[in-house]
Amino acid sequence: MSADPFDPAGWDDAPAATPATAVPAAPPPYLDGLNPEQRQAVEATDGPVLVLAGAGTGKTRVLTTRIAHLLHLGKAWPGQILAVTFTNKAAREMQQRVAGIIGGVAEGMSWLGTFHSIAARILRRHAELVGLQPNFTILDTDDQVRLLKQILAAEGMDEKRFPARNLAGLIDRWKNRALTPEKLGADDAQSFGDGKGRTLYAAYQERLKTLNAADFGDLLLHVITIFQKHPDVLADWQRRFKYILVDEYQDTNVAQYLWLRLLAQRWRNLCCVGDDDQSIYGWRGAEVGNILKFESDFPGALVIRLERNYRSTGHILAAASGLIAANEGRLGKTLWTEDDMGEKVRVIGYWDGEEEARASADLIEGMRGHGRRLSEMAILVRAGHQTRAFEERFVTVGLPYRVIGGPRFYERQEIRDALAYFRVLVSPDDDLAFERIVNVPKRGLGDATVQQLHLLARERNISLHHAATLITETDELKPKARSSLRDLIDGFGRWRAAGRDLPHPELAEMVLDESGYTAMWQADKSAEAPGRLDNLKELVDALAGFESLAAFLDHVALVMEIERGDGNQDMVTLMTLHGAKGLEFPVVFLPGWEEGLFPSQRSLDENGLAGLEEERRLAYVGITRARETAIISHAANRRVYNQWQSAIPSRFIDELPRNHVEAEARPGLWGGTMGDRGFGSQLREADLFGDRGLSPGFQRAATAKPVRHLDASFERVTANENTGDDFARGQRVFHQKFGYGRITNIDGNKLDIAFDKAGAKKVIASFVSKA
DNA sequence: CAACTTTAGTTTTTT
DNA sequence: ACTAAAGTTG
Repeated sequence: MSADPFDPAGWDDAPAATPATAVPAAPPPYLDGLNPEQRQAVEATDGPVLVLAGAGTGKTRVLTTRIAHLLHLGKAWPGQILAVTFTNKAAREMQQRVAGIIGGVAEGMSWLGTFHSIAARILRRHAELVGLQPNFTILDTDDQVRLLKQILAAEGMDEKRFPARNLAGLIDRWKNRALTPEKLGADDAQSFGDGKGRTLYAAYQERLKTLNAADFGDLLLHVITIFQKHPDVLADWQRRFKYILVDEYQDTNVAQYLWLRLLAQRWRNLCCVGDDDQSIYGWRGAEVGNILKFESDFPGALVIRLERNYRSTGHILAAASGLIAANEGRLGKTLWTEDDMGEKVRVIGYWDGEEEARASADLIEGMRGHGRRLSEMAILVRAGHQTRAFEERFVTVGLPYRVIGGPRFYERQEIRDALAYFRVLVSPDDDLAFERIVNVPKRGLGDATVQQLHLLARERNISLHHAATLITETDELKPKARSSLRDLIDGFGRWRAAGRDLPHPELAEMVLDESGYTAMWQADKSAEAPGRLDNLKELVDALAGFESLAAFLDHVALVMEIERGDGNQDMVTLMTLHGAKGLEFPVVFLPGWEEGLFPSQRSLDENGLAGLEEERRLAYVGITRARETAIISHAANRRVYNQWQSAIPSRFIDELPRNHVEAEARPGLWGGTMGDRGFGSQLREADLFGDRGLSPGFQRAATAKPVRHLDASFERVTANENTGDDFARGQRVFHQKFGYGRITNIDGNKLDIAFDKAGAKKVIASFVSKA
């Protein structure tokens, strides 16, 4: 969160005695309008409570009201309530809503934040207990991988066979499970690089310690270690946090669960809010098990179900509920609403992905014509790349849209470079940052020079920056390298001195200018360069909101986003289903419901039934984002990696309860020939689902047809177009059987092609297409 | 050291 | 098709 980690506020204020209990005269106004279950969840202040909050049942309202209630009753001071979320966005929202209920007092909610930001604050106070200094750096994934690369190289391991990225993922998963190198089971310890898993992990942790750095996983893991080894420290924190609240509990991993359990042990006033049906982050370590076994972990826990939905109409809710019912091992909830049935969920079949995008854009325009605002509509996709077809279509028809997600501000190259400069400025011994910018912009300090620095640094056990200072005083380097290294080191000295009486935004600008970094992008004439310069400007602007560079850097490490103000324009929203969790829109488009895509084949292959169920929960999350209109679609054919693939409709479509769904298909698609595909009248439901009832196979059979049409049509198209005239020697081409190749010779409509895989062949032009 | 070529991978994403 | 990253040249 925005709390300055170096700000001692809240560090040494001993937990206050229980505040005097102010007895409220009348029932507090914030309780009005809560339904009985919500009210119960708010009023059951003491003891463990699990709130199973279905989609749209007022989960955040319960959490925030509960905090307000605790404060109102005088059960605790703001500083004695720990409220954790997963994302900064959720933390911010909660902060605001608490403030909204109780007025400015929420200022004191200093322990409302993400798991990581709160763990980081705790860790800074006890860093020395795990061999770190209080000002340790927080590494992101990028730094992590670069560090691991060095470690793998040092161990003499082949980066090809054992990619650093994989090891990073593995270590991350271990940390998610609260496993330190010593605690790794024999299997895990052996699991990477010829059984070197544990050794590499231990070496990595050693390096982190030397660098005075922690990665994201460490923030929690170190705190757990400290709590386990120092009961006095744990006791202090336990005493402080009289009430603990957890948002999105279904997303907690083992480490987070342990961390919570340790902290909650004393007062046992732990309130977890979550929805097992919305657990969609299993792939990054979330344990649905945490929510499923809450009652046994906290005996006597009160379990409250919030089942009244305030978001969606009846048909939408029923469709979603019917779908999720196919999952096993649920805690089970029955959502209901007093709202109208509304429109049925629409299921539309398209010929291909382009038609899907075109028709969806038409539907959007149509609804816009009927008074819908674009900002009321969202397209939620399974995978990021699916947005492309829609973007292309929206651009051609001039429909304003915004894509949420994608590369984030602080992950951009220029921003990370600039931050590395700041990091070296603030902590000269930050080797990773130093290495990143030592030759950016190019100063003639290549691999060879850096290797020499590494050598000296390791020999003397000093940082790269220090080594660089020393080496410029010798003649070990070539004169050119020496003088530019000298310049860089002097630069940092000068900037550090200047920083003493210059406001830090100006200092930052000075660093970027004098180091030549700004000039580098000004000289770059590629298309992205101007944008990058804008981003740098934005970065410097963002700095102004912070006390110091150090405070800013810490903020950046934990909050990887920047506030942007493009929210007020009327645009359609495009994003992934994962990104949509917690949001709602009057109109939701759910394209790409095809086997292989959704449920994702990969998920099925890697995680079997568990994977399928998580995909189904994702589908459930998707449908329940809709307030009034949900439109599911699937395409018979789609171009994937430049290859046409046919797919049958998703099994999730079969699983939707028939009574709440209205199926449509374009005529020619399911019966006639390609040529008379036209604008679609609706078909009877039976045309899509078949007349034979509920067997899942029928739909497959029905939809297998267009697949055959596809192949025929392509032969026809290619035969008409490719007479050989379009091709040139050297042209990359694609052949249905032989794959990719390059044209070596042309003889009329016969081509000689050197195929990548299949070797040299003579082929008729009509059988290949341009790649 | 920079420019060019080849090759592998290509779900979801926070902190 | 596309991208990013590694390998190969001049």
